[in-house]
Amino acid sequence: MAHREIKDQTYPQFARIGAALSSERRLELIDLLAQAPRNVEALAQEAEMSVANTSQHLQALKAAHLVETERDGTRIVYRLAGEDVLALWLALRATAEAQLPEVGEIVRNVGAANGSAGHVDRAELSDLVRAEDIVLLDVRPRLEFDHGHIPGALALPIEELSDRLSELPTNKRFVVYCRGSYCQWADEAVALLQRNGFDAARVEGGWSEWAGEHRTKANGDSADVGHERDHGEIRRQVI
Amino acid sequence: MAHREIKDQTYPQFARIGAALSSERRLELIDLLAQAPRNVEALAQEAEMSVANTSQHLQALKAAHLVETERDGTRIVYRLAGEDVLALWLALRATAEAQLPEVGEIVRNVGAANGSAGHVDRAELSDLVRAEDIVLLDVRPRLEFDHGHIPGALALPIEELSDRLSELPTNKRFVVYCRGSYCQWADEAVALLQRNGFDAARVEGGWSEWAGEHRTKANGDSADVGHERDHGEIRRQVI
DNA sequence: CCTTTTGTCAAGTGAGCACTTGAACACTTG
DNA sequence: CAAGTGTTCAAGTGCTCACTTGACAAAAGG
Repeated sequence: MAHREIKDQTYPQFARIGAALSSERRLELIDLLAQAPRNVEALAQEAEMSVANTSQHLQALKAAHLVETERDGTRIVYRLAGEDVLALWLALRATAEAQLPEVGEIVRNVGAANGSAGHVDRAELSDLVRAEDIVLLDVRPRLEFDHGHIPGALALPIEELSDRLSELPTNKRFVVYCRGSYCQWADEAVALLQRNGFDAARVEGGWSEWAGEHRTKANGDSADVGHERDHGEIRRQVI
Repeated sequence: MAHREIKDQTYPQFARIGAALSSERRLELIDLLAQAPRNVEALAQEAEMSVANTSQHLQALKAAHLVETERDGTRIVYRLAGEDVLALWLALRATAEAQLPEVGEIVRNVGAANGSAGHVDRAELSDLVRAEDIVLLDVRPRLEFDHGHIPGALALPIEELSDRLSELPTNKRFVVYCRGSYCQWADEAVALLQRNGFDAARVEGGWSEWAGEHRTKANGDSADVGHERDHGEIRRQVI
């Protein structure tokens, strides 16, 4: 097989992936699916677009083999097709952040809006949790927590936080995370906690970054790292 | 800043990067630039497209901040804008290989065409070179070798190989690499060497994969790993 | 079996992209 | 400063893509 022949066969395939990543909307769908699988309607609602349009973008992603489907009764659940896809999405975001001044600026603005309460490095998280030095809070929607979370984290969706402050211990340090670097929920939670006298900080990044770092290197199916479907029922007594 | 507002500002930026990756031609240009910086004409020639078209694609890449330019006398030299870009390209290829059956098949076919002479893992390379157990051959064009190569490698462009077999020692094992997984030069070199009675094997992947693994984590300018501009003059006496 | 829910398809419109051609530009070198 | 490279620009054509609307399909459940 000649060199040009191989190029003519492989590059169009690579471009299929690239084309799938060329739409704002599709990237948002990928980002949502990186948190948890969802059906079309749920995705449409979260991404604020019409169901028909969402469906068509999802099929574009499916044609590029970036997502897979599974039927669940009357609804169809989409999920990322593999760990590679998450890694690719993170690589794209990293490049955008490093190369596009506009993105870097937004990140800095958001970071500054937050009280700059020192971010906790993801690498030290597991040690901190194990030593019970901190309480690790996952403030994402319960659906996403249930699909996967950082080991030792407690589910406390951001909408419930203000109503449940009284349940929290006052002698512990809180470390909060949400979807990822571009998710503000953790910042909001930290701000709320601090306003109420708690010691709180956010994790650097969030679930998608954690999942990207701890992805099962094997190509086979996940070893379910951080995917224990344990407390679908959320522990109300923290500590 | 509201959540939707942040999304409306960041996702279009991410999509800029994605759109830049959506064209077969642009990906080929990125792949070439991953080996070494080049001017427009050289890129046009290697990618087998018109100069004007090449220029326009390069400007699209530049608009997405994936490449940078520098003037060198009368010509303009393009190069990748950062290590991130290489990582992104590798991630895209990895995803294509894992998710698209067509690509996996091509890789397997090419791998089978090669005498399946056990591939050498990149990780053990540096040890092998240091122990002088092997001779590491870089069969890419000299321009690319000069821009960067695996430490300890000798430049022996594929076109010169057949004329210079007599210079090679017969008591050593040869390990060959070229641009990367989708480059066949190393396979061709191994085949030629074996036909002439040499002990030869190819490296798993090639320069782009090596560079991706050994990229300077720092965002600052390169510490020139593997970029010693040492022997622009190629050592003719191997060993 | 017929209704409801959920997702997909088909057609149509407007915008945007890829490639070609020929001209213009920028910088170097004589 | 003129001639000559090497690169970019501008205009034009044909194709592809995004989104909307309204109709259609597939399974669940009374």
